[in-house]
Amino acid sequence: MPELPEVETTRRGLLPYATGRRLDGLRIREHRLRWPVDPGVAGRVAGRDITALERRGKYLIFRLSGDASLLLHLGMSGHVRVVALNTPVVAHDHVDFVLDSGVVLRFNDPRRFGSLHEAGALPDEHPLLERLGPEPLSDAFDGGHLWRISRGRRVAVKNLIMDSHVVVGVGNIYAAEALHRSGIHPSRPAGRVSQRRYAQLATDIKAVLGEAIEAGGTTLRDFARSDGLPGYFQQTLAVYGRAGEACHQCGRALKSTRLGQRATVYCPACQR
DNA sequence: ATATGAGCCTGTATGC
DNA sequence: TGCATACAGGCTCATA
Repeated sequence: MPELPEVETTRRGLLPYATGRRLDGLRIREHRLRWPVDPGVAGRVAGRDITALERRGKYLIFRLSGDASLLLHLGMSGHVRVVALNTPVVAHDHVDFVLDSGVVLRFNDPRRFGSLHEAGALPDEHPLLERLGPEPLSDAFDGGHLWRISRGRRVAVKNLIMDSHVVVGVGNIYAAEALHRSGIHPSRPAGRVSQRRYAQLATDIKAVLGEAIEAGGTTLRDFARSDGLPGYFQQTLAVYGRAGEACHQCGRALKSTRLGQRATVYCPACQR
């Protein structure tokens, strides 16, 4: 399930194939994604050059010549693979980015929670992006930001850091991991976490995301890198998916609860 | 303004 | 074996 590290892994995998190539066309086999794909987009972007491949939160941004761009979200079951032009399609191969090099960037998404949008020269101003919080790996994100934004809020701290308007790219897996490292109980009200502990949490969010990117992401069920290989970060997970198993720090059995309809694993001893 | 729950989807795992 | 059901979850929208 792609979170920020998986999207970044995808971006890095596609980069050498995509940048500087011409987009000969988009083949859209399935328009029914998270939002219906605009039928006119293929005609408008065909023939443009891909000048850059960027990421904002969990959105991949294809910057195109002529003041255009494409926003691709992988949803939770999506991935993009690099394949040759005549590679047979398989189930859920929804969109092809056909490049002039004979390479195809093929978007596959079984659950169709992903999306494809056209934007202009300033994709950050697209309605889907303009209200997003800071990038977690940027200097704009730190403990002070979390502390200020959480004052007076009673939501569980885990839900706060998973809110894309607070900070982007922290999904269920990495939220649980970062909170365990910081020793913060996931259901603690966000407004009742100290400035000092938020500084630690911001540091741990950066660390866990950075390490996951280095490991090529986390492959649980659906995710695969653009080269088809799995990510390896799941071998490093301390709490996610380990309910009932021993905490690596204290040996106590990890507990599982639900926060905002999401499975949440934590150590009842180490996290307060 | 903040918080909560529903809904979008389908593959996989579980229980009968 | 086959069926039904629960679950996974990023994101937005509707409602309280």
